Amino acid sequence: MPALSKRELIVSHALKLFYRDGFNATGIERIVKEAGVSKKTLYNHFRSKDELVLATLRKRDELFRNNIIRETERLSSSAKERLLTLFDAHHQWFQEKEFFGCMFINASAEFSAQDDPCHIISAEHKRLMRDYIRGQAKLAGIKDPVLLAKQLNLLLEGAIVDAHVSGNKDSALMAKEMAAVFIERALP
Amino acid sequence: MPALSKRELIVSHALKLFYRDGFNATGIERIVKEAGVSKKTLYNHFRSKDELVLATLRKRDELFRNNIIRETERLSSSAKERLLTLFDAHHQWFQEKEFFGCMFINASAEFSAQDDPCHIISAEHKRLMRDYIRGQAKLAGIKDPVLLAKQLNLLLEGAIVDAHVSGNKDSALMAKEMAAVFIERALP
DNA sequence: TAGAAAGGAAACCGATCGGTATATCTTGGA
DNA sequence: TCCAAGATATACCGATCGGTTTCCTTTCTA
Repeated sequence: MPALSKRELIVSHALKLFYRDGFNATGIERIVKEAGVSKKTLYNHFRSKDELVLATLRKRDELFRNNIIRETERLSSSAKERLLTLFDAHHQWFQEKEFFGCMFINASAEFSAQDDPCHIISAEHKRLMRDYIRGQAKLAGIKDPVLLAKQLNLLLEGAIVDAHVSGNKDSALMAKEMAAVFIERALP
Repeated sequence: MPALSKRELIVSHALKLFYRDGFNATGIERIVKEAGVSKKTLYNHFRSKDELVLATLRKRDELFRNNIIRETERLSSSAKERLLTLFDAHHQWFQEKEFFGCMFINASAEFSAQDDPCHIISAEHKRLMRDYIRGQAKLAGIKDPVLLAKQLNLLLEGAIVDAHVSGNKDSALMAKEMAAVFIERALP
């Protein structure tokens, strides 16, 4: 039993390449070369490139949410605090050398149709992020947790885009200050 | 002299296809077929696909900013009002059947490298949008026009992503309410 | 009206695309 | 020890990629 199964090996390399170079620009040949497996092995585990893309996005959702939530909870002790440190966790992410924006925003850019499976997974990821915020908002005693979750989520999206497109690496800090305003207003 | 020069004809069709299907997913063959011109004509006007992509982005920047600013100013009479109706103009845009997010966010997704010419043009577009907001903020007597422009721009980016990725077509209205808070706070 | 420029249709180029087939090799378990 | 499963490398498939070339027609202008 290898430390990483062939399948996981393929997905982890596909993740890096799809994120950095895009989905359509990254060929299967490139992925198998990078992962050090044969084409046949890839097509043993995935029926098509589309399926690999979907598996990659699912993995990214799992990894990203785990990481960002773990980091958020490491940096804060209360639910109210978490609503703010979530922005600090994003700030840390923006400073990474291999930061290329949000992979799901990128996926939605390449698969624009609302009913494309990749687009659907991306929307689902965003929903799960909002759900986490809503949960923390509820714990913090926010009056309208659903509304605040939408608001903070919108601020996070804006910060991500600003950081990636315009290279404004401090966008999360500004978004954090903006978030604080709405959190204060939503406390009883 | 034709109503649309061959060059403009090509760019306008490339605009539609690149926006809807993405840059890497749209082939030259498709563009010339759609535009009803020959490959030779395209390569008479553009040295490469890369150059066509850049010309297309420049055209999009021109058209988009003209449209959104015209619409904003049509709906409002004062500079302060314009800061808010800019969100209404975005709201209208989101309702369009052929809304596929911001073309420059999409371009940055496919051309992730910060020094890619397409990415640079996208950053420039965002800067010009912030510049417009800053100008109106200054006219409206806002205390720190640069800060407010950054804040409203971030809200707009967030609304665009929310509308496209999650299909939340009302995001601009929520962003507008959030913007109002910061505008009020920034007035003397 | 002659001539140059531009455009069109289509063949063609090498490279790469996603995906398949073959034949050989490694490996783990009965 | 032997066999089957799974992995490998490699050749191959038809299609498409970005880009060039050829040849012929249209069109505008001097």
